[in-house]
Amino acid sequence: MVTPRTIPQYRRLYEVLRKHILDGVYGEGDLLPSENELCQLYGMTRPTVRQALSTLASDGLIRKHQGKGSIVHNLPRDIGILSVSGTTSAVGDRNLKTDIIKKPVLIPWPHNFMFPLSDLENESGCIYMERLRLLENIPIFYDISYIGNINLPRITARQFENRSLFQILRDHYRVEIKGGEQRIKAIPATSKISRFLKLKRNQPVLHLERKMETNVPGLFIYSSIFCNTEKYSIFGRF
Amino acid sequence: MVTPRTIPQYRRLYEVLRKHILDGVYGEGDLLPSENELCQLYGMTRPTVRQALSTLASDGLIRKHQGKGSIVHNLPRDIGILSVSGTTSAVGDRNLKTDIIKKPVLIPWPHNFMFPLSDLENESGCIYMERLRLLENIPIFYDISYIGNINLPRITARQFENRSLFQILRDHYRVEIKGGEQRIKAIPATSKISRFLKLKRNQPVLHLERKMETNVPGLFIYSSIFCNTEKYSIFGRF
DNA sequence: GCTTTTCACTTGTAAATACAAGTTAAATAA
DNA sequence: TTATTTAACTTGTATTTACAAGTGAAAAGC
Repeated sequence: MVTPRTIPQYRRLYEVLRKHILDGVYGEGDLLPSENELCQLYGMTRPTVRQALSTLASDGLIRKHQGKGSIVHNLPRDIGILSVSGTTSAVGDRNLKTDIIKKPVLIPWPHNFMFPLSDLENESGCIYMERLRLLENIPIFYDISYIGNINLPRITARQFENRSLFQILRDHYRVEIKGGEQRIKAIPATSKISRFLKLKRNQPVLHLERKMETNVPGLFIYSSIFCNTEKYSIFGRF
Repeated sequence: MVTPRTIPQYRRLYEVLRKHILDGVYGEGDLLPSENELCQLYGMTRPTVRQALSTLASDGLIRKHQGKGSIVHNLPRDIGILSVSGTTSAVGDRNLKTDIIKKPVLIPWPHNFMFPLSDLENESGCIYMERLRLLENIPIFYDISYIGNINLPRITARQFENRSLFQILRDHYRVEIKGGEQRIKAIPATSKISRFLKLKRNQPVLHLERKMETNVPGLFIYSSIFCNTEKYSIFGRF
Protein backbone atom coordinates (compact mmCIF):
# COMPACT_ATOMS: atom_id res chain seq x y z
CA MET A 1 0.00 0.00 0.00
CA VAL A 2 0.94 3.60 -0.36
CA THR A 3 0.64 4.12 3.37
CA PRO A 4 3.59 5.85 4.91
CA ARG A 5 4.51 3.72 7.93
CA THR A 6 5.58 6.75 9.89
CA ILE A 7 4.25 10.24 9.64
CA PRO A 8 7.10 12.73 9.22
CA GLN A 9 7.91 14.91 12.20
CA TYR A 10 7.29 18.18 10.39
CA ARG A 11 3.90 16.87 9.39
CA ARG A 12 2.98 15.96 12.95
CA LEU A 13 3.97 19.38 14.22
CA TYR A 14 1.98 20.96 11.41
CA GLU A 15 -1.13 19.00 12.40
CA VAL A 16 -0.72 19.87 16.07
CA LEU A 17 -0.26 23.58 15.49
CA ARG A 18 -3.04 23.66 12.94
CA LYS A 19 -5.44 22.08 15.41
CA HIS A 20 -4.37 24.47 18.16
CA ILE A 21 -5.01 27.45 15.92
CA LEU A 22 -8.38 26.22 14.71
CA ASP A 23 -9.38 25.30 18.27
CA GLY A 24 -8.45 28.75 19.48
CA VAL A 25 -5.54 27.76 21.71
CA TYR A 26 -3.68 30.41 19.79
CA GLY A 27 -6.01 33.27 18.88
CA GLU A 28 -5.98 35.75 16.05
CA GLY A 29 -2.95 38.01 16.33
CA ASP A 30 -1.14 35.88 18.87
CA LEU A 31 2.50 35.11 18.49
CA LEU A 32 3.31 31.44 18.10
CA PRO A 33 6.20 30.13 20.18
CA SER A 34 9.45 31.00 18.45
CA GLU A 35 11.12 28.46 16.21
CA ASN A 36 13.73 27.71 18.85
CA GLU A 37 11.09 27.23 21.50
CA LEU A 38 9.19 24.85 19.24
CA CYS A 39 12.41 22.93 18.70
CA GLN A 40 12.71 22.39 22.43
CA LEU A 41 9.01 21.73 23.00
CA TYR A 42 8.73 19.05 20.34
CA GLY A 43 12.30 17.83 20.24
CA MET A 44 13.13 18.69 16.66
CA THR A 45 15.67 20.84 14.92
CA ARG A 46 14.97 24.20 13.35
CA PRO A 47 14.82 23.09 9.70
CA THR A 48 12.13 20.58 10.67
CA VAL A 49 10.17 23.16 12.62
CA ARG A 50 10.50 25.63 9.77
CA GLN A 51 9.09 23.10 7.33
CA ALA A 52 5.98 22.80 9.46
CA LEU A 53 5.64 26.56 9.85
CA SER A 54 6.06 27.21 6.16
CA THR A 55 3.15 24.88 5.43
CA LEU A 56 1.02 26.72 7.97
CA ALA A 57 2.03 30.00 6.34
CA SER A 58 1.05 28.81 2.87
CA ASP A 59 -2.27 27.68 4.32
CA GLY A 60 -2.68 31.26 5.50
CA LEU A 61 -3.02 30.26 9.12
CA ILE A 62 0.05 32.18 10.22
CA ARG A 63 2.08 35.08 8.91
CA LYS A 64 5.83 35.08 9.39
CA HIS A 65 7.72 38.27 10.15
CA GLN A 66 11.48 38.37 10.23
CA GLY A 67 12.64 39.60 13.61
CA LYS A 68 9.21 39.30 15.16
CA GLY A 69 7.84 35.83 14.89
CA SER A 70 4.92 33.89 13.52
CA ILE A 71 1.56 35.56 13.97
CA VAL A 72 -1.72 33.66 13.89
CA HIS A 73 -3.97 34.82 11.09
CA ASN A 74 -6.99 32.51 11.26
CA LEU A 75 -9.55 34.68 9.56
CA PRO A 76 -11.40 32.52 7.03
CA ARG A 77 -15.02 33.22 7.93
CA ASP A 78 -16.40 33.02 4.42
CA ILE A 79 -16.79 29.73 2.65
CA GLY A 80 -13.40 28.41 1.82
CA ILE A 81 -13.66 25.51 -0.52
CA LEU A 82 -11.06 27.03 -2.76
CA SER A 83 -8.31 25.74 -0.58
CA VAL A 84 -8.56 22.02 -0.05
CA SER A 85 -4.95 22.31 0.92
CA GLY A 86 -3.68 20.66 4.00
CA THR A 87 -5.73 17.86 5.39
CA THR A 88 -9.38 18.73 5.38
CA SER A 89 -11.59 20.74 3.15
CA ALA A 90 -11.52 24.20 4.60
CA VAL A 91 -15.23 24.74 5.04
CA GLY A 92 -16.22 25.20 8.62
CA ASP A 93 -18.12 21.97 9.16
CA ARG A 94 -20.44 23.53 11.71
CA ASN A 95 -23.64 24.17 9.87
CA LEU A 96 -22.81 22.43 6.64
CA LYS A 97 -25.29 19.68 5.85
CA THR A 98 -24.98 17.30 2.95
CA ASP A 99 -27.85 15.83 0.97
CA ILE A 100 -27.21 13.01 -1.44
CA ILE A 101 -28.95 13.66 -4.73
CA LYS A 102 -27.55 10.66 -6.51
CA LYS A 103 -25.91 7.83 -4.60
CA PRO A 104 -22.50 6.77 -5.88
CA VAL A 105 -22.71 4.50 -8.89
CA LEU A 106 -20.15 3.08 -11.28
CA ILE A 107 -20.62 4.47 -14.78
CA PRO A 108 -18.50 5.11 -17.85
CA TRP A 109 -17.00 8.57 -18.06
CA PRO A 110 -19.16 11.16 -19.82
CA HIS A 111 -18.24 12.08 -23.37
CA ASN A 112 -16.29 15.31 -23.70
CA PHE A 113 -15.34 15.27 -20.07
CA MET A 114 -14.19 18.57 -18.64
CA PHE A 115 -10.62 17.34 -18.19
CA PRO A 116 -8.57 15.01 -20.40
CA LEU A 117 -8.48 11.44 -19.10
CA SER A 118 -5.76 8.83 -19.13
CA ASP A 119 -6.25 5.49 -20.84
CA LEU A 120 -6.39 3.72 -17.50
CA GLU A 121 -9.12 6.04 -16.29
CA ASN A 122 -11.11 5.62 -19.48
CA GLU A 123 -10.98 1.82 -19.24
CA SER A 124 -12.06 1.57 -15.64
CA GLY A 125 -14.92 4.07 -15.61
CA CYS A 126 -15.79 6.34 -12.74
CA ILE A 127 -17.81 6.51 -9.58
CA TYR A 128 -20.42 9.18 -10.02
CA MET A 129 -22.39 10.98 -7.37
CA GLU A 130 -24.32 14.17 -6.86
CA ARG A 131 -24.59 16.02 -3.59
CA LEU A 132 -26.21 19.16 -2.37
CA ARG A 133 -24.55 21.04 0.44
CA LEU A 134 -26.53 23.36 2.62
CA LEU A 135 -25.35 26.09 4.93
CA GLU A 136 -27.95 26.94 7.54
CA ASN A 137 -30.48 25.05 5.43
CA ILE A 138 -29.82 27.19 2.38
CA PRO A 139 -28.49 25.17 -0.58
CA ILE A 140 -25.10 26.58 -1.47
CA PHE A 141 -23.21 23.95 -3.46
CA TYR A 142 -24.53 21.54 -6.02
CA ASP A 143 -21.63 19.19 -6.34
CA ILE A 144 -21.14 16.57 -9.05
CA SER A 145 -18.20 14.28 -8.36
CA TYR A 146 -16.35 11.83 -10.54
CA ILE A 147 -13.86 9.48 -8.93
CA GLY A 148 -11.59 7.27 -10.97
CA ASN A 149 -12.55 3.64 -10.30
CA ILE A 150 -9.11 2.58 -9.23
CA ASN A 151 -8.62 0.41 -6.17
CA LEU A 152 -11.54 1.63 -4.08
CA PRO A 153 -13.44 -1.56 -3.17
CA ARG A 154 -17.04 -1.26 -2.02
CA ILE A 155 -17.02 2.53 -2.17
CA THR A 156 -20.46 2.69 -3.77
CA ALA A 157 -21.89 1.04 -0.67
CA ARG A 158 -20.69 3.68 1.73
CA GLN A 159 -22.67 6.33 3.49
CA PHE A 160 -21.76 9.82 2.40
CA GLU A 161 -24.37 11.73 4.36
CA ASN A 162 -22.47 12.56 7.46
CA ARG A 163 -18.84 12.36 6.73
CA SER A 164 -17.29 14.17 3.85
CA LEU A 165 -16.15 12.36 0.76
CA PHE A 166 -12.56 13.26 1.49
CA GLN A 167 -12.82 11.99 5.04
CA ILE A 168 -14.00 8.59 3.83
CA LEU A 169 -11.31 8.41 1.20
CA ARG A 170 -8.71 9.25 3.79
CA ASP A 171 -9.94 6.94 6.54
CA HIS A 172 -10.89 3.87 4.52
CA TYR A 173 -8.64 4.00 1.51
CA ARG A 174 -5.74 6.12 2.68
CA VAL A 175 -6.31 8.46 -0.22
CA GLU A 176 -5.14 12.00 0.39
CA ILE A 177 -5.56 15.05 -1.77
CA LYS A 178 -2.20 16.44 -2.71
CA GLY A 179 -3.36 19.41 -4.76
CA GLY A 180 -5.07 20.15 -7.98
CA GLU A 181 -6.25 22.68 -10.48
CA GLN A 182 -9.52 24.39 -11.20
CA ARG A 183 -11.34 26.62 -13.61
CA ILE A 184 -13.84 29.19 -12.44
CA LYS A 185 -16.63 30.77 -14.42
CA ALA A 186 -19.78 32.76 -13.85
CA ILE A 187 -22.70 31.19 -15.68
CA PRO A 188 -26.46 31.63 -15.77
CA ALA A 189 -28.33 29.00 -13.78
CA THR A 190 -29.86 26.29 -15.90
CA SER A 191 -33.27 25.02 -14.91
CA LYS A 192 -31.76 22.01 -13.18
CA ILE A 193 -29.30 24.11 -11.21
CA SER A 194 -31.85 26.74 -10.29
CA ARG A 195 -34.12 23.99 -8.99
CA PHE A 196 -31.45 22.53 -6.72
CA LEU A 197 -30.05 25.83 -5.52
CA LYS A 198 -33.49 27.40 -5.18
CA LEU A 199 -32.65 30.27 -7.51
CA LYS A 200 -34.43 31.95 -10.38
CA ARG A 201 -33.60 30.79 -13.87
CA ASN A 202 -30.56 32.53 -15.45
CA GLN A 203 -29.44 33.96 -12.17
CA PRO A 204 -25.62 34.12 -11.93
CA VAL A 205 -24.01 31.02 -10.49
CA LEU A 206 -20.39 30.30 -9.85
CA HIS A 207 -19.15 27.24 -11.67
CA LEU A 208 -16.00 25.45 -10.56
CA GLU A 209 -14.40 22.61 -12.47
CA ARG A 210 -11.77 20.94 -10.38
CA LYS A 211 -9.27 18.18 -10.87
CA MET A 212 -7.71 16.89 -7.67
CA GLU A 213 -4.56 14.86 -7.46
CA THR A 214 -4.11 12.19 -4.83
CA ASN A 215 -1.25 10.29 -3.28
CA VAL A 216 -2.39 7.24 -5.28
CA PRO A 217 -0.75 7.25 -8.69
CA GLY A 218 -3.28 7.51 -11.48
CA LEU A 219 -6.18 8.29 -9.17
CA PHE A 220 -7.80 11.67 -9.69
CA ILE A 221 -11.01 13.10 -8.35
CA TYR A 222 -13.03 15.52 -10.43
CA SER A 223 -15.76 17.87 -9.34
CA SER A 224 -18.13 20.15 -11.10
CA ILE A 225 -19.48 22.50 -8.49
CA PHE A 226 -22.27 25.02 -8.90
CA CYS A 227 -22.33 27.60 -6.21
CA ASN A 228 -24.91 30.08 -5.04
CA THR A 229 -22.90 33.16 -4.10
CA GLU A 230 -25.81 35.46 -3.37
CA LYS A 231 -25.29 35.46 0.35
CA TYR A 232 -21.86 33.90 0.78
CA SER A 233 -18.64 34.41 -1.11
CA ILE A 234 -16.00 31.92 -1.95
CA PHE A 235 -12.95 32.81 0.07
CA GLY A 236 -9.38 32.04 -0.85
CA ARG A 237 -5.81 32.91 -0.08
CA PHE A 238 -2.83 33.17 -2.38
CA MET B 1 14.96 50.93 2.49
CA VAL B 2 13.31 47.58 2.30
CA THR B 3 15.53 46.61 -0.59
CA PRO B 4 17.28 43.31 -0.25
CA ARG B 5 20.83 44.11 -1.28
CA THR B 6 21.34 40.66 -2.64
CA ILE B 7 18.76 38.37 -4.13
CA PRO B 8 18.90 34.99 -2.41
CA GLN B 9 20.36 32.14 -4.40
CA TYR B 10 17.27 29.98 -4.24
CA ARG B 11 15.31 32.91 -5.60
CA ARG B 12 17.67 33.39 -8.50
CA LEU B 13 17.50 29.71 -9.41
CA TYR B 14 13.71 29.88 -9.16
CA GLU B 15 13.59 32.79 -11.58
CA VAL B 16 15.96 31.11 -14.02
CA LEU B 17 14.08 27.81 -14.08
CA ARG B 18 10.73 29.57 -14.24
CA LYS B 19 11.86 31.52 -17.26
CA HIS B 20 13.24 28.41 -18.92
CA ILE B 21 9.94 26.60 -18.43
CA LEU B 22 7.82 29.48 -19.67
CA ASP B 23 10.16 30.01 -22.64
CA GLY B 24 9.89 26.35 -23.54
CA VAL B 25 13.51 25.38 -22.88
CA TYR B 26 11.96 22.62 -20.83
CA GLY B 27 8.71 21.45 -22.38
CA GLU B 28 5.62 19.85 -20.94
CA GLY B 29 6.43 16.45 -19.49
CA ASP B 30 10.19 16.92 -19.57
CA LEU B 31 12.31 15.95 -16.64
CA LEU B 32 14.20 18.82 -15.07
CA PRO B 33 17.84 18.16 -14.24
CA SER B 34 18.04 16.27 -10.99
CA GLU B 35 18.59 18.14 -7.76
CA ASN B 36 22.21 17.04 -7.61
CA GLU B 37 22.80 18.14 -11.18
CA LEU B 38 21.30 21.54 -10.44
CA CYS B 39 23.62 21.79 -7.46
CA GLN B 40 26.60 21.36 -9.72
CA LEU B 41 25.25 23.54 -12.52
CA TYR B 42 24.51 26.50 -10.32
CA GLY B 43 26.98 25.94 -7.52
CA MET B 44 24.56 25.53 -4.67
CA THR B 45 23.76 22.85 -2.17
CA ARG B 46 20.73 20.61 -2.25
CA PRO B 47 18.60 22.36 0.39
CA THR B 48 18.98 25.57 -1.58
CA VAL B 49 18.05 23.88 -4.83
CA ARG B 50 15.12 22.19 -3.14
CA GLN B 51 13.85 25.53 -1.88
CA ALA B 52 13.73 26.81 -5.45
CA LEU B 53 12.06 23.65 -6.73
CA SER B 54 9.42 23.66 -4.02
CA THR B 55 8.41 27.18 -5.03
CA LEU B 56 8.12 26.06 -8.63
CA ALA B 57 6.02 23.12 -7.49
CA SER B 58 3.64 25.32 -5.53
CA ASP B 59 3.34 27.53 -8.60
CA GLY B 60 2.24 24.42 -10.42
CA LEU B 61 5.04 24.66 -12.95
CA ILE B 62 6.59 21.34 -11.99
CA ARG B 63 5.46 18.19 -10.28
CA LYS B 64 7.87 16.32 -8.04
CA HIS B 65 7.98 12.53 -7.91
CA GLN B 66 10.07 10.68 -5.41
CA GLY B 67 12.43 8.36 -7.20
CA LYS B 68 11.78 9.89 -10.58
CA GLY B 69 12.43 13.58 -10.63
CA SER B 70 10.78 16.92 -11.27
CA ILE B 71 8.46 16.94 -14.25
CA VAL B 72 7.49 20.12 -16.05
CA HIS B 73 3.78 20.74 -15.91
CA ASN B 74 3.34 24.11 -17.60
CA LEU B 75 -0.28 23.86 -18.57
CA PRO B 76 -1.87 27.18 -17.63
CA ARG B 77 -3.58 28.01 -20.89
CA ASP B 78 -6.53 29.68 -19.24
CA ILE B 79 -6.31 33.04 -17.58
CA GLY B 80 -4.46 32.74 -14.34
CA ILE B 81 -4.90 35.87 -12.32
CA LEU B 82 -5.87 33.87 -9.31
CA SER B 83 -2.29 33.25 -8.46
CA VAL B 84 -0.31 36.44 -8.25
CA SER B 85 2.18 34.30 -6.45
CA GLY B 86 5.77 34.38 -7.45
CA THR B 87 7.00 37.41 -9.24
CA THR B 88 4.61 38.41 -11.93
CA SER B 89 0.92 38.16 -12.28
CA ALA B 90 0.40 34.83 -13.89
CA VAL B 91 -1.44 36.00 -16.96
CA GLY B 92 0.45 35.29 -20.10
CA ASP B 93 1.46 38.80 -21.08
CA ARG B 94 1.34 37.95 -24.74
CA ASN B 95 -1.92 39.35 -25.97
CA LEU B 96 -2.99 41.19 -22.87
CA LYS B 97 -3.55 44.88 -23.53
CA THR B 98 -4.38 47.42 -20.85
CA ASP B 99 -6.60 50.47 -21.30
CA ILE B 100 -6.68 53.14 -18.64
CA ILE B 101 -10.26 54.11 -17.87
CA LYS B 102 -9.42 56.43 -15.01
CA LYS B 103 -5.88 57.65 -14.47
CA PRO B 104 -4.55 57.27 -10.93
CA VAL B 105 -5.77 59.97 -8.58
CA LEU B 106 -5.49 60.51 -4.87
CA ILE B 107 -8.89 60.31 -3.20
CA PRO B 108 -10.31 59.44 0.21
CA TRP B 109 -11.29 55.82 0.65
CA PRO B 110 -14.87 55.00 -0.32
CA HIS B 111 -17.38 54.59 2.49
CA ASN B 112 -18.12 50.99 3.39
CA PHE B 113 -15.00 49.77 1.68
CA MET B 114 -14.93 46.08 0.83
CA PHE B 115 -12.18 45.37 3.38
CA PRO B 116 -11.63 46.90 6.81
CA LEU B 117 -8.97 49.62 6.81
CA SER B 118 -6.37 50.60 9.37
CA ASP B 119 -6.29 54.07 10.90
CA LEU B 120 -3.14 54.90 8.98
CA GLU B 121 -4.77 53.94 5.70
CA ASN B 122 -7.89 55.92 6.47
CA GLU B 123 -5.89 59.07 7.24
CA SER B 124 -3.73 58.99 4.15
CA GLY B 125 -6.35 58.18 1.53
CA CYS B 126 -5.81 56.00 -1.49
CA ILE B 127 -4.65 56.09 -5.06
CA TYR B 128 -7.55 55.13 -7.24
CA MET B 129 -7.52 53.91 -10.80
CA GLU B 130 -9.62 51.96 -13.23
CA ARG B 131 -8.28 49.80 -15.99
CA LEU B 132 -9.70 47.60 -18.67
CA ARG B 133 -7.70 44.60 -19.73
CA LEU B 134 -8.24 43.06 -23.11
CA LEU B 135 -7.24 39.64 -24.39
CA GLU B 136 -7.11 39.53 -28.15
CA ASN B 137 -9.01 42.80 -28.19
CA ILE B 138 -11.88 41.35 -26.17
CA PRO B 139 -12.39 43.13 -22.83
CA ILE B 140 -11.95 40.54 -20.11
CA PHE B 141 -11.16 42.35 -16.88
CA TYR B 142 -12.58 45.58 -15.58
CA ASP B 143 -10.21 46.31 -12.77
CA ILE B 144 -10.69 48.92 -10.04
CA SER B 145 -7.60 49.37 -7.89
CA TYR B 146 -7.07 51.08 -4.56
CA ILE B 147 -3.53 51.58 -3.34
CA GLY B 148 -2.78 52.84 0.14
CA ASN B 149 -1.13 56.28 -0.17
CA ILE B 150 1.93 55.31 1.79
CA ASN B 151 5.38 56.27 0.62
CA LEU B 152 4.80 56.14 -3.12
CA PRO B 153 5.94 59.57 -4.38
CA ARG B 154 4.75 60.73 -7.78
CA ILE B 155 2.90 57.52 -8.51
CA THR B 156 -0.09 59.35 -9.95
CA ALA B 157 2.17 60.77 -12.65
CA ARG B 158 3.28 57.40 -13.95
CA GLN B 159 2.27 55.67 -17.14
CA PHE B 160 0.35 52.48 -16.54
CA GLU B 161 -0.47 51.64 -20.13
CA ASN B 162 2.36 49.38 -21.01
CA ARG B 163 3.79 47.98 -17.86
CA SER B 164 1.66 46.34 -15.26
CA LEU B 165 0.87 48.04 -11.99
CA PHE B 166 2.84 45.42 -10.11
CA GLN B 167 5.83 45.85 -12.37
CA ILE B 168 5.94 49.56 -11.66
CA LEU B 169 5.53 49.06 -7.95
CA ARG B 170 8.34 46.56 -8.00
CA ASP B 171 10.75 48.51 -10.19
CA HIS B 172 10.25 52.03 -8.84
CA TYR B 173 9.19 51.54 -5.27
CA ARG B 174 10.54 48.10 -4.49
CA VAL B 175 7.10 46.99 -3.45
CA GLU B 176 6.48 43.29 -3.82
CA ILE B 177 3.29 41.34 -3.35
CA LYS B 178 3.71 38.77 -0.63
CA GLY B 179 0.24 37.23 -0.71
CA GLY B 180 -3.30 38.10 -0.01
CA GLU B 181 -6.90 37.05 0.23
CA GLN B 182 -9.88 37.25 -2.02
CA ARG B 183 -13.60 36.73 -2.24
CA ILE B 184 -15.25 35.46 -5.38
CA LYS B 185 -18.85 35.84 -6.44
CA ALA B 186 -20.99 35.49 -9.52
CA ILE B 187 -23.08 38.61 -10.06
CA PRO B 188 -25.29 40.02 -12.80
CA ALA B 189 -23.58 42.69 -14.87
CA THR B 190 -24.62 46.21 -13.97
CA SER B 191 -25.08 48.67 -16.78
CA LYS B 192 -21.65 50.15 -16.17
CA ILE B 193 -19.95 46.76 -16.17
CA SER B 194 -21.84 45.51 -19.18
CA ARG B 195 -20.78 48.63 -21.05
CA PHE B 196 -17.10 48.12 -20.31
CA LEU B 197 -17.06 44.38 -20.82
CA LYS B 198 -19.33 44.58 -23.88
CA LEU B 199 -21.89 42.25 -22.38
CA LYS B 200 -25.66 42.25 -22.14
CA ARG B 201 -27.18 43.63 -18.99
CA ASN B 202 -27.59 41.08 -16.15
CA GLN B 203 -25.32 38.61 -17.83
CA PRO B 204 -23.25 36.65 -15.27
CA VAL B 205 -19.94 38.22 -14.38
CA LEU B 206 -17.27 37.00 -12.04
CA HIS B 207 -16.52 39.45 -9.25
CA LEU B 208 -13.27 39.26 -7.31
CA GLU B 209 -12.48 41.36 -4.30
CA ARG B 210 -8.84 41.10 -3.41
CA LYS B 211 -6.61 42.39 -0.69
CA MET B 212 -2.92 42.07 -1.39
CA GLU B 213 -0.17 42.28 1.17
CA THR B 214 3.20 43.78 0.36
CA ASN B 215 6.68 43.74 1.79
CA VAL B 216 6.09 47.33 2.97
CA PRO B 217 4.49 47.31 6.42
CA GLY B 218 1.04 48.88 6.39
CA LEU B 219 0.82 49.04 2.61
CA PHE B 220 -1.97 47.03 1.04
CA ILE B 221 -3.34 47.00 -2.46
CA TYR B 222 -7.00 46.33 -3.07
CA SER B 223 -8.72 45.36 -6.28
CA SER B 224 -12.28 44.92 -7.33
CA ILE B 225 -12.20 42.94 -10.53
CA PHE B 226 -15.10 42.18 -12.82
CA CYS B 227 -14.39 39.41 -15.22
CA ASN B 228 -16.05 38.25 -18.40
CA THR B 229 -15.79 34.46 -18.26
CA GLU B 230 -17.84 33.70 -21.33
CA LYS B 231 -14.91 32.64 -23.43
CA TYR B 232 -12.11 32.25 -20.90
CA SER B 233 -12.05 30.73 -17.45
CA ILE B 234 -10.12 31.81 -14.45
CA PHE B 235 -7.51 29.19 -13.79
CA GLY B 236 -5.96 28.37 -10.47
CA ARG B 237 -3.97 25.79 -8.59
CA PHE B 238 -4.22 24.69 -5.00
C1' DG C 1 12.58 -16.52 -22.67
C1' DC C 2 11.04 -15.14 -18.31
C1' DT C 3 11.22 -13.80 -13.53
C1' DT C 4 13.71 -12.12 -9.73
C1' DT C 5 17.27 -9.63 -7.63
C1' DT C 6 20.45 -6.09 -7.37
C1' DC C 7 22.12 -1.55 -8.04
C1' DA C 8 22.39 3.09 -9.29
C1' DC C 9 19.76 6.94 -9.36
C1' DT C 10 16.03 9.86 -7.91
C1' DT C 11 13.52 12.74 -4.19
C1' DG C 12 12.10 12.77 1.03
C1' DT C 13 13.32 13.54 5.80
C1' DA C 14 16.34 15.10 9.40
C1' DA C 15 20.26 16.73 12.07
C1' DA C 16 23.89 20.13 13.40
C1' DT C 17 25.90 24.46 12.43
C1' DA C 18 26.78 29.23 10.97
C1' DC C 19 25.97 33.77 9.93
C1' DA C 20 22.77 37.63 8.07
C1' DA C 21 19.13 40.70 8.95
C1' DG C 22 14.91 42.62 11.09
C1' DT C 23 12.70 43.89 15.76
C1' DT C 24 12.30 45.25 20.29
C1' DA C 25 13.44 46.78 24.64
C1' DA C 26 16.77 47.69 27.94
C1' DA C 27 20.98 50.19 28.92
C1' DT C 28 23.58 54.18 28.06
C1' DA C 29 24.78 58.89 26.96
C1' DA C 30 23.46 63.55 26.01
C1' DT D 1 13.90 63.67 30.26
C1' DT D 2 15.15 62.47 25.66
C1' DA D 3 17.74 60.49 22.10
C1' DT D 4 21.06 57.04 20.91
C1' DT D 5 23.36 52.83 21.27
C1' DT D 6 23.65 48.24 22.52
C1' DA D 7 22.20 43.66 23.22
C1' DA D 8 19.17 39.98 23.06
C1' DC D 9 15.89 38.25 20.82
C1' DT D 10 13.38 36.88 16.30
C1' DT D 11 13.23 34.73 11.33
C1' DG D 12 16.04 34.29 6.72
C1' DT D 13 19.63 32.08 4.11
C1' DA D 14 23.02 28.59 3.35
C1' DT D 15 26.28 24.62 3.99
C1' DT D 16 27.28 19.92 5.17
C1' DT D 17 26.14 15.40 6.21
C1' DA D 18 23.35 11.23 6.64
C1' DC D 19 20.06 7.94 5.81
C1' DA D 20 15.20 6.50 4.11
C1' DA D 21 12.34 5.39 0.34
C1' DG D 22 10.57 5.20 -4.43
C1' DT D 23 11.91 4.15 -9.46
C1' DG D 24 13.69 1.87 -13.27
C1' DA D 25 16.96 -0.60 -15.74
C1' DA D 26 20.64 -3.75 -15.87
C1' DA D 27 22.32 -8.11 -14.12
C1' DA D 28 21.60 -12.59 -12.37
C1' DG D 29 19.11 -16.67 -11.82
C1' DC D 30 15.56 -19.94 -13.28
